[in-house]
Amino acid sequence: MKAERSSDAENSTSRTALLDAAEQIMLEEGYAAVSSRRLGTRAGVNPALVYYYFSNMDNLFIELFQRGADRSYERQLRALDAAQPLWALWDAIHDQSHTALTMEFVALANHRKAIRAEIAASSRRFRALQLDAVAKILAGYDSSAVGYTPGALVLLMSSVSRFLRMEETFDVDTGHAEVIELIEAFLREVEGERRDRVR
Amino acid sequence: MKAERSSDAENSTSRTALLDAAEQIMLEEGYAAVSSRRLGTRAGVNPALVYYYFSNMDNLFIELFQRGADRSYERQLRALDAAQPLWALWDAIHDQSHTALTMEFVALANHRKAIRAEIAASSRRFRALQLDAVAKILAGYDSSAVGYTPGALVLLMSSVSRFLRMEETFDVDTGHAEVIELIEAFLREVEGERRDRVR
DNA sequence: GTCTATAGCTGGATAGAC
DNA sequence: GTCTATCCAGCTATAGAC
Repeated sequence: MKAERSSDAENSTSRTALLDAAEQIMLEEGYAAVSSRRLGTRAGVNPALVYYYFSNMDNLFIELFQRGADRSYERQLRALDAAQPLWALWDAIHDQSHTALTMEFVALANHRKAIRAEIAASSRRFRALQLDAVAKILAGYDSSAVGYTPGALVLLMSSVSRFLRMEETFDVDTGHAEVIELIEAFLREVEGERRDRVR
Repeated sequence: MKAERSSDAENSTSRTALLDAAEQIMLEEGYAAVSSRRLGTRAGVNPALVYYYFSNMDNLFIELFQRGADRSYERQLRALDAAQPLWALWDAIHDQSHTALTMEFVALANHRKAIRAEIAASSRRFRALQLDAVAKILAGYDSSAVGYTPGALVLLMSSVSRFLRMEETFDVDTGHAEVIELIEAFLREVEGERRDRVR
């Protein structure tokens, strides 16, 4: 019996090599530099294979995005299961806001409908998971200490992480420590000092 | 005697038309769609003029970025001069986080050194202005009411604005009202109810 | 699954006429 | 300042051999 979803075609070496190459090129030179020829060269594979595996470039981008999103989703699920779930969620969000790649996808989405739809769907999925979990977590803590609504807290963590990471890209970090302290002071208040760091 | 900086060449109609066209195309189809030929068509001008006025595409992008940055800077200066400077700054930051264009530039900067340097310099300039101003403003208010450091407040406003605007692009807005309320509650605390709205 | 070959297009950039 | 013409490079996508 075959595994339901991971068919041979979906796990082939060339296919994975192409996705990996796409990720690298996007990071190094931006989405516009991702072409079938460059993918082929970087992956050590014939450029025509791009069309064999993905039909067109848009599909390749979408699969690459989903691959990353799935990994992040798993990571967040694990985080929310930790002993200090808010600390773990904060770490997960902050670690995953490696914005170079994210910004490329956002820019791509700006003018490719199919990709925009993927990112939108993925964002909602993440937000739903986070809101649901954080609401339950906060409900379990001393309500007098909790100053934020779940939605506010989740968006605060996401916004700040994303923005700081983006600025770091430009070697700008004035005030960064201060906002981080703001958030972490709150986390200490409700969950105490950070103990373990889940990966 | 000529005007020191705005020479004829810098204010010509064709030149401006090309910059306007670039902005439009970037918004509609992303930076990768900005080519000399498309610019020419959109601006109703010969494509070769791009090279006459800007030497190359990178320069055109940089000038376009600076044009926008200068406008934003002026706007922030005006804001900080308002009767309720924090409210005005918040409005200015939030209005200007029209991220489609910003995200394109960030993505562009990801792999073009000259553009990256421009954005970095511009970010530092903005941050310096904001920090300086907000520090003075907060110092003037009742210190017991002020819960944030200048750096934290400025980064909070910037991060949240940018992130929410980006999500709006994808029609995602869960929790948005809650974070906005969080920030505006603080503003009300220190500056009272928002009165005028400076443009 | 992997490759070659190629059609058809679009791009950056320059030379030089007007 | 504006335009034509042009070189050369790179791209997506497909057809078809192996």
